[in-house]
Amino acid sequence: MARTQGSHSDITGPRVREAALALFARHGFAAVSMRQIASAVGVQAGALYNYTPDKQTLLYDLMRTHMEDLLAAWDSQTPTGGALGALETFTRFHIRFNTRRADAVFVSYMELRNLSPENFEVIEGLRRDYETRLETILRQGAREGVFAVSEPRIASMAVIAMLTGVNTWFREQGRLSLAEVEAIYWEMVRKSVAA
Amino acid sequence: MARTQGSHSDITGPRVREAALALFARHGFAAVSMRQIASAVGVQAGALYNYTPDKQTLLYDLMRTHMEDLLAAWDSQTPTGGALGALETFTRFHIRFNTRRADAVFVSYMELRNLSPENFEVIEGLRRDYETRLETILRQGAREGVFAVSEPRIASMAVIAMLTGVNTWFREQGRLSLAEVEAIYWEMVRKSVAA
DNA sequence: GATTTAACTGAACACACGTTCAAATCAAAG
DNA sequence: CTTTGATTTGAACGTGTGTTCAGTTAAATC
Repeated sequence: MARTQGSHSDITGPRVREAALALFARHGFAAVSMRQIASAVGVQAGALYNYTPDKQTLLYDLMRTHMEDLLAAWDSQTPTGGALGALETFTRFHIRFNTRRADAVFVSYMELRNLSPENFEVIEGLRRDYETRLETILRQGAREGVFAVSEPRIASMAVIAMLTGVNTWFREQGRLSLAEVEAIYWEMVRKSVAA
Repeated sequence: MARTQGSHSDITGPRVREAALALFARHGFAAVSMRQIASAVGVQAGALYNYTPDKQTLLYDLMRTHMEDLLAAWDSQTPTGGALGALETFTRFHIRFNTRRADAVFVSYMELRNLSPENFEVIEGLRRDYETRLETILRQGAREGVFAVSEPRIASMAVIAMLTGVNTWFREQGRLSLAEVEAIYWEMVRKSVAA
């Protein structure tokens, strides 16, 4: 069992996923060839098949990892201040997490149609899980009387769509800092569901 | 000059665009072949080149037509009731227009990266024009004191992102009617920018 | 009914695709 | 220093790609 430690696969594996994510985000899954990914990593196309059974699974793994990271990151948050505090925590968390992983967010949203039906179901389930986290906050706030939302499920999708929209224009070096963007969106979110 | 009236191109031309739009929306521009489009229309691939110089221009024309239709449709609206009335008109208009043209909206958003730089600039300019329509309403409302928006440009993108998000879940035969959806979103939009 | 010509076919072009696999490579273990 | 086997190469497989174009078809005009 030679080369179990420090073997190239420890390096090449992550690099394949990084290169694939960047290329899929820029050009789209269907427009990127295995040879392009291999070239970005610095290997021949055949070598990629040590790291993924096929192109479709490579995409699926990237999307699943992203969604699981998102859920795990949110679940490690510890909001305080009741439903209102939880909503603020969620708003700021979502903007911060998603702007830092723009490629993964983009791919996970745009390439759903390139997944097999079974893989699609898994990713869609994870997305629903995330939406439910926000829905739960809105539902609780509505019960407590601090929010006025007649349709918590739809409100949660509306808020998430608004927040994810930041990714289409936000640039690290832009006029507004991330903190300022968070503040602007938090004000809009807060008011949009206010009682 | 025979066959100038009732010629097949009057029929085939629109059908090519319809088929391309539906296929691009479902599978993505890069994943759809000219032969697939031709097959959906009922002709051979070569015949498509009577209607478009190439595949890329076909996409561009679909996107440009959609954006121009959107702008023209909005510009034909006659909102009343000041900035608040205009915002309600915009909200309801955007939801109604976009849910009726889900394929075109989807393609116009997802396939921007498949446009040549020059074509991209045109489409992006039209999108900015549309955003400016809403921004103008928000700016006016802020000046009049009926809205509280510190960043009208960003607020307009936030609102549009939220409203366009309806397309990801709304189904004609679903639990909620379009009128109900409009009402839910109008309440959220109104409150989100309320003074 | 002959003429005109828009519309379309069908084959071909050169190239790129995802994937496979025997052979070569080379770092670590003995 | 030899052995081992994980890793990668490089060529090949069959299939599909966007696009071109000489030739065929058929509808409208005279």
